[in-house]
Amino acid sequence: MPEGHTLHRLARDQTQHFAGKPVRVNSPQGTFAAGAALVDGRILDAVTAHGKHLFAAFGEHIVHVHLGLFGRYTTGTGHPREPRGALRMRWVVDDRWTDLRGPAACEVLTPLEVGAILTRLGPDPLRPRAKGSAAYARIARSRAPIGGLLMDQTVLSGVGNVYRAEILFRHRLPPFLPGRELSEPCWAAVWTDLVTLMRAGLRTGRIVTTRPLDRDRARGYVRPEDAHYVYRRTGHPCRVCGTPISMQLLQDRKLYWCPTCQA
DNA sequence: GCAAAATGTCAAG
DNA sequence: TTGACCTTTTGCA
Repeated sequence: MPEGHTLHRLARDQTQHFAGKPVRVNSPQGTFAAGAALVDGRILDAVTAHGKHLFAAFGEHIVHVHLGLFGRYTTGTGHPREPRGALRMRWVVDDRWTDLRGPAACEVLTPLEVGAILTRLGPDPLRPRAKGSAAYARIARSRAPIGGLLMDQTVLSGVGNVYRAEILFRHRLPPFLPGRELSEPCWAAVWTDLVTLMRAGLRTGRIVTTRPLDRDRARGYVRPEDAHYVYRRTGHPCRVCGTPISMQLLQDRKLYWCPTCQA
């Protein structure tokens, strides 16, 4: 699940359910046992998301989580179940618990170390005062394909493989177009659309890119197979022109596009 | 029972 | 550019 909207949702929900109280923190798997001991029993101030990074502040001790490709939180109420499998970190407050498995990063950092991560990140469409122009400064100077730049977290943060493919399609952009050949107005439209799409993802918990353009139908149920224009639709007909959707690896990630609409 | 795939990143060469 | 790493689920034998 982990693109930016997922992390912002987690930040919101974890703050709502766990902040302001002492949190029992442990690591049944053991890999995070030392870190867990540092914050166990402390009061959680808040959880914030920047791009795909999650930061849970327990005073000066900040738990940094990056889900990577496989990381997942599961949550519940009542008595937490006996840990099964590789359970990296568990939080318990009152009768609510949340379990973290498979993250790429789960560590305790100082505010200084957090700052170092934040300075590396490009603007995040889901953060209130983020400016798309900061990303364009990089894009306009780059020979790299726009399909790669969109996934580069130092250019902009929070966009992953699904939003990447879908935003390119929605703006009829050829994925291999060098960044420097993208006009500023065109980028401005892409950024605005990303803000809209990702906010919708934050609200609903799902990535649906085929509907928000049609505002009046945005609230209706969308079948999962209709949620995307091109993502994971290799060989299926383009929803706009009928051409089979193409797929190619770009920097080892699958990139999907319509060779006709995005010529 | 095993391989493959999945919305990601980093370090080494 | 390549390989390593995090874990679970799905599909095929």
